[in-house]
Amino acid sequence: MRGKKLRLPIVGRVIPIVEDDYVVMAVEQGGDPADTKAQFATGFLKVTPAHDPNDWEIGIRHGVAAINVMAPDASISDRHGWEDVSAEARAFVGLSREDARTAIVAWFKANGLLEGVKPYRHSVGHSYRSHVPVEPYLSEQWYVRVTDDRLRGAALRSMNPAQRDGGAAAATGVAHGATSSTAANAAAVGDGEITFYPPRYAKTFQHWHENIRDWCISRQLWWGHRIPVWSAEVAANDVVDRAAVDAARGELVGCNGAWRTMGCSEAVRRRPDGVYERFVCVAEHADSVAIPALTAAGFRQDEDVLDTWFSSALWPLSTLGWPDPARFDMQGLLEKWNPSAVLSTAREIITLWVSRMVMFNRYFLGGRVPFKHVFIHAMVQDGFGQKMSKSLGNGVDPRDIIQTHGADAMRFTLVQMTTDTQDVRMPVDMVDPWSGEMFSPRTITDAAGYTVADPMQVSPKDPSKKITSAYGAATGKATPSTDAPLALNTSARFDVGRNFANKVWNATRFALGNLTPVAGDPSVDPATRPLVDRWIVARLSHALATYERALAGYRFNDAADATYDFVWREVCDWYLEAIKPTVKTDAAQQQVLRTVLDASLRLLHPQMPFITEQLWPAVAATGQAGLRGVHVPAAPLCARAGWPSVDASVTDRAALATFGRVQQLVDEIRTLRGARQVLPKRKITLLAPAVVRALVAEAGGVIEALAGIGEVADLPTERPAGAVPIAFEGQELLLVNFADAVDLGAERVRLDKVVTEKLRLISGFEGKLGNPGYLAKAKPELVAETRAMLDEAKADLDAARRSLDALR
RNA sequence: GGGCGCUUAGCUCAGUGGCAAGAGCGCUGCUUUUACACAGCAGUGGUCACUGGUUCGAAUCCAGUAGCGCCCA
Repeated sequence: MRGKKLRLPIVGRVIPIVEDDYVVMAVEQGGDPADTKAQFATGFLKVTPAHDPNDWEIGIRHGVAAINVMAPDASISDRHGWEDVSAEARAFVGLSREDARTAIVAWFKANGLLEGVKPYRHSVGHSYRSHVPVEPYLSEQWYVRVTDDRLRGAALRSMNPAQRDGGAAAATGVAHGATSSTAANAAAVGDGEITFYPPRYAKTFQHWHENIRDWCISRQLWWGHRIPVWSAEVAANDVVDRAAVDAARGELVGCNGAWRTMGCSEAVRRRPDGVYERFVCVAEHADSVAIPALTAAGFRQDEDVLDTWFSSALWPLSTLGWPDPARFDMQGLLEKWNPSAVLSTAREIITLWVSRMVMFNRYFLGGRVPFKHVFIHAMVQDGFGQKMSKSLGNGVDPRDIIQTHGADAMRFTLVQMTTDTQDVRMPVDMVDPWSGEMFSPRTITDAAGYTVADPMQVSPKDPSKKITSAYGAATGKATPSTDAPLALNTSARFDVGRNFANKVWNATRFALGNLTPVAGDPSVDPATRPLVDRWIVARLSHALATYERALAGYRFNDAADATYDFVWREVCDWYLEAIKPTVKTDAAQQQVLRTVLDASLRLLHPQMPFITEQLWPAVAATGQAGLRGVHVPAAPLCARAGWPSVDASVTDRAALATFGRVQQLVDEIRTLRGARQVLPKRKITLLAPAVVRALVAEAGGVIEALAGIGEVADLPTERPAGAVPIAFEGQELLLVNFADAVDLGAERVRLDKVVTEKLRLISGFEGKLGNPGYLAKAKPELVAETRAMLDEAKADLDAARRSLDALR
């Protein structure tokens, strides 16, 4: 059939048969049996290049004419490109496209040409607003030639070289503002200045620009910036350079006419019908003059508006007064805030908005980039990994979270849960309007396959009471009423932040109760303080460093964890508990506490602005915080308080190591107390060798306070009756007055477990050290560490065995 | 079809070559000890999706497989 033609029914037009890979062959013709299309394919396809994008491509490949048979209202029309209307086809002109399709089938049937109709599932694009199927339609649109090097090239050159082409530095993170200015060829303004966080998103940016196509900016919408192009048909003899225009075969040709002198751009083209058309793009500053003149001359403005991303791309410029800052009284803003430091946005925005801002900013501002860093944040999904949406009722409203958990709780939780490796799930709970309690809703699967809350829920407290879910209300499947009130959505995930806020509040309250209001003495030297004070200062320094490192890499969850761990785990759990016996009478310790508290509020403030600001004046009223080497200058507001700084010299490594031993000993004793359910108020006696007693003494009462020790004494030669042994640093310690009656059987079981565990460890370490490859290739300090751990495990094993023997 | 991720405790997530894999929630036990029960102390809980490879050593690096998600076409 190659090269043959056929007559198209109804229309009567003779059309060519072409061959194209797009056509799916039937299975019997060699089509893929796994392809459902191949199962009913015929190997033939009628194409309409003017009304289908795939057909359009086929038309281009084979030179098939695109004949438009529709009016802009999508009715069948003979006035928009379809000229050879046959008598038979005339009956269809004027019908709606739906009616026309039905009528065509009816015509085929009536003429005995219809072989069959088969059902076929496929997907058709629908308008997101009106929900009608989208009808591809040939029309003229304005484009931006983004493939021009001044746009696409400039965007690619703006990338940090370490992140381009998957640069090796991208994997390890990139220093701020690295511009590789050492390159021999002097880089142009803005080149290499944009860095992505996390670095992998640079690839998205690069890939997009390398494959970018010219950008259609015409949109047939009501809202938006109207395209500032005016046009009118002109007489042939009004076209100055007619030869060039004719040669351009319908393309626009720029020209220097009267409009150009007003500052507008001007172009002419010759339409396929031979008529000349003049286009004038009106410059913003020429509005008042050009537009009345154009109107008077019979020009009409394009009906379309700009793509929303075209308008958005102007954001870094127009918000700062561009193109005429003086006119908007915005002088200097562009110079001060463009480029800005960081743009925070979502993944899909990289191509839609980031790209366009970069191209426009560089184009209009002599190469300047609009921002230096692009931070791509995670997205929050519901508990089933679905996007939160209003229509599914599976979203949470920040205002509801503020009501159920508080603003600081919401903020902190979001910061802490939003990591840079993946999107996060937030199981959505509901608030029972009857009881105020939070509960997990019963779910159903909707028609589209989404997991959603059952429209009608029942109160977890009283199953006779009904509740309308957000999904029910959003879909109209249930209507909130006094009998079935609407439940707010929330999430138990925010409990973390609420509990933390509560902790911060109460810890501060406690500290305030222990601080005697004085002037405050920032000259107190931490080095002169007891172990626990030196330790908490070192930990403050560590928390600050962790926080700063996290922030520099836009890892906000790490920053949140740093404050959470420092404030809760270290300040509250250890420091406040440890100083309870001493702080009231120790002015210098109060100064340490005052400083730790003050610095904690500064750390917390970006994550919990309200509660910290509320606490700030109360803390400030206790006196000037600060220590020698720990700087927290006074400030009237927490929001304006400087970031704390700790001199490196203040970090006492010995204190960190010693306090680590203290914690280990306390943990050992506490574990045993917990296992034997020894009441907190019961004070026990610790019998220990000199080295352990020295540690207890150095800790300055901390071990006694935290482990419930009443007395510490030397190990007697004779083991006291009822003494319970523990192993610590390879030594055997004894706890006396531990319980009224010691269950020897339980102690043996416990010690047997210790022996088993130590044997397991020892075999692991010995296995490592018995491996010649490990000894030869692992770092020497690592090998030494393994040896030390082996020795300690062996000593612990011996101590546990001695204890076991003593119990027999 | 192309690209980028993800799969670790019941749940939500950390952990990019080296101790015995962590946190929060949940669960279990004890404690209402004058900051906090939205708490404290202790405990239980994991063949790090699967298969192979590299390495003295792999949750971590490489290849493949399976499943899930997003972006682009």
